[in-house]
This record gives sequence, structure tokens and C-alpha cells, in this order.
Amino acid sequence: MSVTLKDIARKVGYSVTTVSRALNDYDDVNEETKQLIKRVAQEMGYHPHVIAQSLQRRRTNTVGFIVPATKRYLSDPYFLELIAGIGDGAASCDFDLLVSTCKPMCPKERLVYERMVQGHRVDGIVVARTRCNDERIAYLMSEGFPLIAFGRIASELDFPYLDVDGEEGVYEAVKYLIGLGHRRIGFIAPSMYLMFAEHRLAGYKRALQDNGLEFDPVLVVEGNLTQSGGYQRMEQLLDLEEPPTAVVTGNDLMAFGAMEAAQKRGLVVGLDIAVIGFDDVPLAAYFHPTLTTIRQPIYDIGKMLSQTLIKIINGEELAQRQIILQPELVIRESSGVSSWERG
Amino acid sequence: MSVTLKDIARKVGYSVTTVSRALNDYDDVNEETKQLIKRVAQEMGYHPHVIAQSLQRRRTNTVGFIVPATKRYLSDPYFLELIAGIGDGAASCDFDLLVSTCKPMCPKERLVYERMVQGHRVDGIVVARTRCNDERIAYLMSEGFPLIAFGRIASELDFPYLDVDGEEGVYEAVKYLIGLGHRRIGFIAPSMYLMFAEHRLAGYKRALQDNGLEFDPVLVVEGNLTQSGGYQRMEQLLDLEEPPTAVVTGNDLMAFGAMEAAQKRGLVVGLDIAVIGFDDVPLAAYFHPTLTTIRQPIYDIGKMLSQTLIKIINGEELAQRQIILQPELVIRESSGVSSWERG
DNA sequence: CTTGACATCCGAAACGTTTTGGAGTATAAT
DNA sequence: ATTATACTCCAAAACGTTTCGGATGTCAAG
Repeated sequence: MSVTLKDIARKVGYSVTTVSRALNDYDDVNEETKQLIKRVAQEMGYHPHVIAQSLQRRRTNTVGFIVPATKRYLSDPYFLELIAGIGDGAASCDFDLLVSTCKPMCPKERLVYERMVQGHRVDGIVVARTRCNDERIAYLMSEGFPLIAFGRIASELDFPYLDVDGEEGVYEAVKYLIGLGHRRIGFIAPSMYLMFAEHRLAGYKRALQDNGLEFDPVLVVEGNLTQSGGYQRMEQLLDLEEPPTAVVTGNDLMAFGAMEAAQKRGLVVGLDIAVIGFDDVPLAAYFHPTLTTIRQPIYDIGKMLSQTLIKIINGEELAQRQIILQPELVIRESSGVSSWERG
Repeated sequence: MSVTLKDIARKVGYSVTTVSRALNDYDDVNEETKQLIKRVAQEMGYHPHVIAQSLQRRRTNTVGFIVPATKRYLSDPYFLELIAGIGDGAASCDFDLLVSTCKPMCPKERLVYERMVQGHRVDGIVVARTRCNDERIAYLMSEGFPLIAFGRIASELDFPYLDVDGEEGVYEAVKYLIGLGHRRIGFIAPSMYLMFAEHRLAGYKRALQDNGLEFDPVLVVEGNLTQSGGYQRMEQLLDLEEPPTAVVTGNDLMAFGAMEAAQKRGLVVGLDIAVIGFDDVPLAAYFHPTLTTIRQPIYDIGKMLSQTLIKIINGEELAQRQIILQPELVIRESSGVSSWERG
């Protein structure tokens, strides 16, 4: 059995109270006794019973994250980096990370959140992949439960979030493609219930407009954020009367699938057709051809998310409750070269 | 504030004991009172305080998993699938999953495990990426703490594990390559402190031997389980006096890197050089060329791991304490065609 | 000799649950 | 009328902490 405060107290001949206070460095215990108690605790291999502490302190020192992913979405390295970032950020504040998975928009989702919140399982929750109309955020706010989101939502609720400026990212990407001479540019969008899909689509439209190109609805298709989603939608675009010469996708995985579809048809990506992704997952630099993409620092975002959440839990004032990071266009091979270089 | 048993007790005019027993379906409480209590609990929005339950039951209903990965390894979809599998398996038994990350072989690793174990944070732990000489397993066994491993270790300790027969997998892959006419086959191995590296290398050697090919040490190189690891080691192999015409790698990520290295030199993968990976991550089917690889069902393995671990926690007898699954060679483009087909 | 201040310690309650061991009442068997 | 048998219920202890509100003793100042 494991060592408790009571065991130590018995050993050193002080009360449980004093032992507890000594170990927590209270200054109303004599320096010598404190040292003695600490030494004995060490010798006896004492480790605090985290659960008992949680109960008494009304604090679990744990943050929760529910991966909004089904089996088929799991190939996305994105979430793993996010989890690692959240976990490491939490660990840096002596917090743990509790992870569940739940299919997005699934009816059981509410229960998973309830279990974490009402069961006092965690002190705060990280919400990722925000939806235009996000019931998870609505629920947490209605409970007054500490949360932080990765992404914004459609309404003007005031809650803390971190987001990457997807509109600007896609704007830059499309502008870059137009600069290369492209006139028909496709956009493979994520499901439009996702907030970032709207932002990115807005960037796409604004870039066209600012450069005097007309918006053609057939060039915008909506698919799963997976390789197969990208593959299918790319086929659809290539089947058009006038197919695009360049395509921007919702994330890197879609871009990988899209490139595969183009290559299956004998097109050379970077020459016959340009492709730009979003995320810059590590594989992007190793794909063939290497992928031009809009980079967001996912691991660091995860870290910031949990660290900020913990500040909120601790009741600290935040310098900024809402933060928007600027993404960066990373140019590699898949976007090809300009038309005069192509000759 | 949230509703407690005491609140319900006050409301319905029964004792806390009876309320507790009613909600837990004990049969020493009158059916009518039971229904009444359940209804009121529901109405008041009662959710058990999981932490308090844990303390009293000496059971957290949580399993722990420490991702043996650093930032740079995180691109591996492998771990995300494993986490999701473990999490879903746990959820199917009403268990939660607590996740930490720690660089493998890091001195702090011991502390991370101690915190989980001695702090009574979890009821059992899943250990992945076993090492030939695994201190984590040694520690957990010395504490008599429930564990299950994904992978074997070098010594003959008796602990429950699940593993994929990597030796057989690589054996089949190499045999297949030899059948295609290859005579110089390289092997890009994972770090040899990992147990599965040994198994796979053994499969490689046995396949050569069984087919009358001599083992040439220069054809075996050791690298990180990442794209860049595969890239660098492939370059090394291609720089040889007599470079290999086929290469088997430690995992798919390495294979992706290796293919990129070959392509950078103008080689056509599947024609000039064959590459076979290990894992069959979802991307493998979408890479260009698509990757021939040795498939292991990672998500399902994760699920089995946590479900089996929970059986152990519950003190159930296992039909088999050790399970070895057979992997499957999935043939795609990167391994090319036979030499006579090449003409 | 009091008084107050300070340093050091501790008993008991609390956190929200489960469980033990029985108490009380009604009904059936002897 | 007594004993046995169910059936319902509950007080109190326990899980391992932390914290509130003192208690005790020592010492210097008044």
C-alpha cells in the first residue's frame, strides 16, 4: 500500500496537519521540522494522492480535450500535434490532459462534454474545429465553465479564443496563384458548417475580386478534410468543361488526395496544375511534389491554448482574450512556376 | 453550484445512503422510492462527482498513456490512431484516457510514470514502442501496477502484451522483393534500442538466408522513424558503390522520406528502385507513387489494448496474456513490377 | 506581574461519495 | 405468542487531503 500523510505523521510524531503544511511549505511550521518531514516523506517514498487533493481543493489540475474526429479522420497529423501541444503546455503548468474522442455533431457529443464538466473531471476544456454555430461553446458558456477555443464562431459571443487568420492565408495564396498567371482557380472547401471554412472561402472570394476575376460557383466544391475527400473533389473539378489550372484546398490532407487525383489523370502537378494546401504538416515537405501550403504552427497553438486556459482557470487576467495569428505561405513545388517561366 | 447526493436527499426526504443506493440500483431500496429518487435526480440535473467516487472506490476508471514522442516525431499518424483506438476502447468500458507526452529514454520519463502511478491518477497504463530493455515495464511490474504493452521486450518477463509479428512481416516483404528479381536489398532500420527493430531486422536476415542471398552489413542503416530519417539514410544507401535496387524501411514515414530522396536523384520509384514501408498509414495509399507496405491495424490494436487492460484492472482472467497478430503485405506501386515485366 | 506578539503546532471539519453493520417494521411460520 | 424472514431504510465511518480556528508556550515590553 502507498504512503499517506498519516503514515508520515505517525513516523515523525507530528500531526497530519503539520505534515501537510510542511510539505506545502507553509511558513507557520518550524524550519527544522519542515526539513525533517520533507526528508522522511522522501525516504518513505511519499507521493500525494492526486485524487484526494482534487476533491479537497476542488481542483483537478486537468484540462480536457475532445478530439472531434472519427476513425476515418484520424490520419490527420494535425490533431496529434495539437494534442501534443496541449499536453505539453498543460504539463508546463503541472496540469494533466484528459482526452476523449467524439464524432463531430454526433448526438452523444453533449454527453461527453457533460461527463467532463458536471462530473468535475476537468477544470477547463479546449474546443477545437469550431463550428459556425457551436453548441459545445454555447453549453460551456451556459455552465460558466472555463474554456478556450481554437477558432471563432459566427455569433458575437465573448469567449476566449485563438485563431489563425484563414481568410488572409487563402487570400495570399490565391493572390500568389494569380500572380503566376492563373485565371481559373478552384477551391476545395471543408464542410461549410466549420467556421474556418467560411473564413477561407471569404479569402478566396476577396482575392478574386481584388484582382478583377469573376467568382464562378462551379469552381468551389465541398468535401471531407481527408485525402479521399480531396481526391474525389479534385476529380469533380477536373471533369468540368473548363477545369481550373490551380486549386487551393481546405487542408494538406485534401491537397495530397487532390494531387494524387491529378497525377492519376496524367497531369504533372506544378506544371499542368498548381495545388496549394493549408496547415503545413511535416509530410508536406516530403510529398512528391513538395507541397506549397499555408503554414499554421499547430504544436505551438496547442501549447498556447492550454497555457492560456490554465490562466483563465487560475482567474488571471488575460492581456488579450482573443488572439488571431497570421499564417505564412510556404512556397514549394506543387504551386509550380509562373507562366512565362513555363514558357 | 452543482447538485450533490445531499441536495437530493434533502429534497426527497431520504438519507444520503438511500439516495446513493437507489441511484446505484441496489435492491434493498423500495422500487417506488428508487423511481422517485431517480426522477428527482434527473430533474435536478444530478451528475455524480467523479473525483469523489474515485476517492471512495479507490478506482479512477481512467487509463494512462504516455506518448513516447518528441515534437519532431509527432507527424506520425500512427500515434494518433493508437490514441484514438485506446481512447475509444476505454470509452466502451466507461473509462477515460489520460495522456502525457515524454521523450523516450528521457530521465524525466520515470517521474511522469511515477506521477500517474503513485499519485493514483490512473488504474492502469498502456506502454507503447517497447524497448529491448524497458525500464517502464520494469518499473510498473515492480509496483505491481496493471499494464499492457504494445510490443515485446528482450527478456522473458511475464507481462501481458499485444504485438504484431514484425519479423514475419519483413520476411514476407523481402521474400516478395526477391521474387521480383531483386538481389541487393537495403534495410533502413529504426533505432536498435527498440524491440521491434530487432524483430524486423531478424525477418530481413532470415529472408535473405532462406533465399540464398548473403547478408551485407553496409545495406543495413539505422535512422529516426521520421521522413527526414528515411531521407538521410536513403541517400546514404544510394551513395554506396553498389547501391540497393530495393529498400525496406522501419515505418511508412521513413519510406516517404526515402522515396523523396530517390526521386530527388532522378530515380523513378517502382521502376529504378523499389520501396516497402511498414504500418500502412492512411496516407500510404495516396502517396505518389502509392506505397507498398506491411499493414498493422493500429486503431484496432489500440482498442484491444485498452479493453484488455481494463479486464486486467477488473481482475478478470485473460484467455491469452500474450497475443501476436500477423501483419499483411499490401502491394501497391512503390515496390514496382517484376524484372521480366520491366523487360 | 501583565499584556501582547510571535512562533509553532494541532483537532476537527470538510470535500462527495460508498459501504458496513445494523435498526425498525411488517408479514409469515412455528 | 414467539420466532423467523423479508423488506426498507439509515448513521457513521471511511477514502486522503487541506484549512479554519484556535491552543500552547516563549519572550520582550509595559
